[in-house]
Amino acid sequence: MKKARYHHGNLRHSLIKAARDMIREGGMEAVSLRKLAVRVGVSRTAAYHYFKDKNILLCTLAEEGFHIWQEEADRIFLDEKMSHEDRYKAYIRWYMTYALENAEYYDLMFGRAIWKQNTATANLKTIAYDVFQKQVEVTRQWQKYGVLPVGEDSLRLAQVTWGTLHGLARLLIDGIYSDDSPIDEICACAANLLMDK
Amino acid sequence: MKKARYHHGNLRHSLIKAARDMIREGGMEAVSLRKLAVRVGVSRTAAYHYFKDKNILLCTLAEEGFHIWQEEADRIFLDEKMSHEDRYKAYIRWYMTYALENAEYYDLMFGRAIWKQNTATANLKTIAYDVFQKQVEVTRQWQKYGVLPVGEDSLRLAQVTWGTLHGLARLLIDGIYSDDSPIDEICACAANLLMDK
DNA sequence: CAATGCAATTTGACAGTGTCAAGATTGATG
DNA sequence: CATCAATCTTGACACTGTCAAATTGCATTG
Repeated sequence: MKKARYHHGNLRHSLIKAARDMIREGGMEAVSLRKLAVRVGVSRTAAYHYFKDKNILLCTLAEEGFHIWQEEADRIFLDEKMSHEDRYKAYIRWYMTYALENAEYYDLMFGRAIWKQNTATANLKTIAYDVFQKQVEVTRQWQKYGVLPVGEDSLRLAQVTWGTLHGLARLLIDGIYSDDSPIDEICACAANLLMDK
Repeated sequence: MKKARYHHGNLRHSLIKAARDMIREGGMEAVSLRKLAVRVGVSRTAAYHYFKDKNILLCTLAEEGFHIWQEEADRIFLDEKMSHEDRYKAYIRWYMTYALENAEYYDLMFGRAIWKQNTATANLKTIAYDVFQKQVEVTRQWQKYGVLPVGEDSLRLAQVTWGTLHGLARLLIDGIYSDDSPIDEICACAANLLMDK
């Protein structure tokens, strides 16, 4: 189907697509610019015209991930058919399953590789910040509607809530919990602890 | 001080020590067998006589980390001078500060690098399992003494508790939270949520 | 229409990395 | 003293990311 022309035509897009697949298959650390080039049918350094770095490529992918993330999360946050309490539970449930089903992507988005050495793109920082900001906002709502305890500062509460979900997701994803851990039970237990009693 | 003899004498020990330093300086991913060799003053492949893999070396170091971890944790678990509630709070506080102060080591011990592809040594698996097992046991105690809610299954409760601490630690270590996050407040908020009310 | 410019792509090269196989050195043992 | 096995080194290979310089080809001028 594809001709081996000199000008690929939509290399940038092809690279992103291939990288996406590569991440899903073998995780972020399995992404190699050279293998990527082979897969797309182009020479080793062709990608450097569209991405200054390997890091920039990864940030672009992560950015993409955050946009999808935000869409899906909003779908729950704004679902008027559910009570606030049910939305909260659904959010927890969604967070865990989404993280597990897109484990490698989750690792890319929330992993240390990008954030640790402060190598994140400005765009990436922005969208990630927005995602968390929304979390804080929704936390405030849940407090208002009696789902979450009112006594706590909203920011702290959002931080700890997120910490819990993030931690559980990581422990499951990274294989530190045994594989057969019952996610439903864990989610339920987490909800019980976090919600106002 | 050190002669450049052919037989180093205690190479294994020197390698571990150097690797330890290297981790503290630049993190796990900065550990390179070749740099390690230079630092110890030995040739590139000398380490292979003591560690079959780079992975085995890392597992050895992680193992070491877990032993220290367990000692320090026990010091709190068994401190009779504190009430059970205070022990719980102290444990949370210790967990976070220890994780932050030994961030790179924490990443090695609890990071995906070792656990994800199931590359952990049998010894490492054992000690890690023991550490978690102790967590479950102590959780049961805390339930018994009214610090943690009795309604929850001890195993689930321990999982979620650990998830929370792990998640917060990771978010802080990986630089996803802003650096100036008030750890004390976060710990307090986490304690409030997790403890029985 | 040819020439020129410019963007897209390739080739070559360098410094890293982990790891295997085969050789060199040495302290200890018979 | 000779031998041996443990210890360490050298050489080599296949990877990685990335820079600089050449090449290719499309499009827009003169």
